[in-house]
Amino acid sequence: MAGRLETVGKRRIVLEACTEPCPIERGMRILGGKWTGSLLWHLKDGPVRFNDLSRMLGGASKKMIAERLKQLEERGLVTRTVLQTAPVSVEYEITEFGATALKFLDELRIWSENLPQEQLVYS
Amino acid sequence: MAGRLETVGKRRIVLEACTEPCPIERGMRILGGKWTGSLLWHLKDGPVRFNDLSRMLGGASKKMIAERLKQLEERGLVTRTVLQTAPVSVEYEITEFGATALKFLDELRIWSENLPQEQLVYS
DNA sequence: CAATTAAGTTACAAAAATCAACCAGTATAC
DNA sequence: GTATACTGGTTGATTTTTGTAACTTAATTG
Repeated sequence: MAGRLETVGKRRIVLEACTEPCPIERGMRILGGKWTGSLLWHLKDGPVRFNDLSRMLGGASKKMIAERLKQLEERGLVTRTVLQTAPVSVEYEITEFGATALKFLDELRIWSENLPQEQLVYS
Repeated sequence: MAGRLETVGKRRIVLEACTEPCPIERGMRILGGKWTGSLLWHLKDGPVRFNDLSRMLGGASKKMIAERLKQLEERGLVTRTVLQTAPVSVEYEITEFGATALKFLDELRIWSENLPQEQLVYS
């Protein structure tokens, strides 16, 4: 899975080269986009409206939020529902499939919450 | 942790707004860079040399690999050792701290390996 | 009447990622 | 002997992503 190396004569070859994107890379391309993880995470307790997400993610622009939500919707991790209020509001909800990513996100949360002091610089 | 919302009159406010980067975002800024997860993952079984990593990650340019490794080294997830061979070779090894991220990466691997067919499009 | 809310979009600027070529010095295949 | 591959990167140009701030339309609040 991780790719094995071998030396044939003086030539080095990769035996199990990551068949293009390896599982880690493949997952990261879906969940690793900027703000993607946070968005999904903030939807874990139930539907949230666009501007509320925007408020909760303090730091992300509406543009990014809109783009990421569009992607998440396309990929079936999130659903978008227009509510007939005045003015109309839009609710985003995590799908069953989207929820399967929560376990991994929770593992990330645990890791991040236990970072040593000196790592907090990179926030 | 995920940020709570409340409506005061007609005004909506966020009670526990993500204190700037929430744990998910904080973690993603360390592990979520492109190729970062893969690099760490490929180091899980022992030290690997620069060009071998490059071969294993098929798709990432040397520039990206060099940059990501530099970052990982700065942040203490990886060590860099120059071997006095001819020509000199450089070995990268995951640190004890770096290894703490492997649990999370493994969770991602599991998730990615169980993606439904239609998700494979995004690879 | 002026301000605020809803959920975005637009145009532009800045930052990050990708690509291909190149460097040096050594060893190997032909 | 010469062309090639190997080592671990660096360089510069280009493309893609992100970020910023302003704007939209229609309705409500004070």
